[in-house]
Amino acid sequence: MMTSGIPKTDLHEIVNLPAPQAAPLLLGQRLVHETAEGRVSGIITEVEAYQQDDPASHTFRGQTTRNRVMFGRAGHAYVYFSYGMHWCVNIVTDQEGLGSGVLVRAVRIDEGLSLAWYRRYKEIYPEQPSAARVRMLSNGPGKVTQALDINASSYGIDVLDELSSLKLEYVGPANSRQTPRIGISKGIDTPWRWLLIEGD
DNA sequence: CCATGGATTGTCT
DNA sequence: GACAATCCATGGA
Repeated sequence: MMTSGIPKTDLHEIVNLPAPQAAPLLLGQRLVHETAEGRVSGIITEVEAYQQDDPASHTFRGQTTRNRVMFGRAGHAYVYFSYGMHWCVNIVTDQEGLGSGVLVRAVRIDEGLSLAWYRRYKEIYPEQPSAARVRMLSNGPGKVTQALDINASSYGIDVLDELSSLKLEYVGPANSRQTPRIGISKGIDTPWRWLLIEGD
């Protein structure tokens, strides 16, 4: 496993930026969740930015019980329940009180693939997994939380604290392409979605 | 390939 | 009481 020589202060610098600047810089970084079952991690491959002056944001109408973490310090996890059955995870960004964050929409599983597979498909990891199903494992915000077993118990966790069960690890810079956000009905013209361009 | 509809419940109006 | 920062299966071109 590669560890980067770049100090973790870089992640602090990243999450203190406004969400649209932080979002592309979070691509390529590793999201890790350690549970009693084991460690599963993924390289972030798709993100979206949200901030308060943005009608698509959960913080647009001010602070509520659900979104209060987004108004807190950067680098904490805003986890919410969506469509009655899915969890989604965001990294809070920018200055305290601004209500901004980055939604993690997809990862590429990096460690703990067999555990992630079982959580998603409720079946033992096969001998010859199809490439399609490996891709489908965590290519959506609800799939990411299923694969990493992220739910309300991770609400508000400091993901920049290496002692946290849910945390970010800095890997390095990444190339990205930018598009409008998806799955929303307002703010659809704002191009605040970024996808990792897998380099080699 | 693209479009559509059902599942299911917390949150806010 | 409406709707949602989704996923999956299905059906048609």
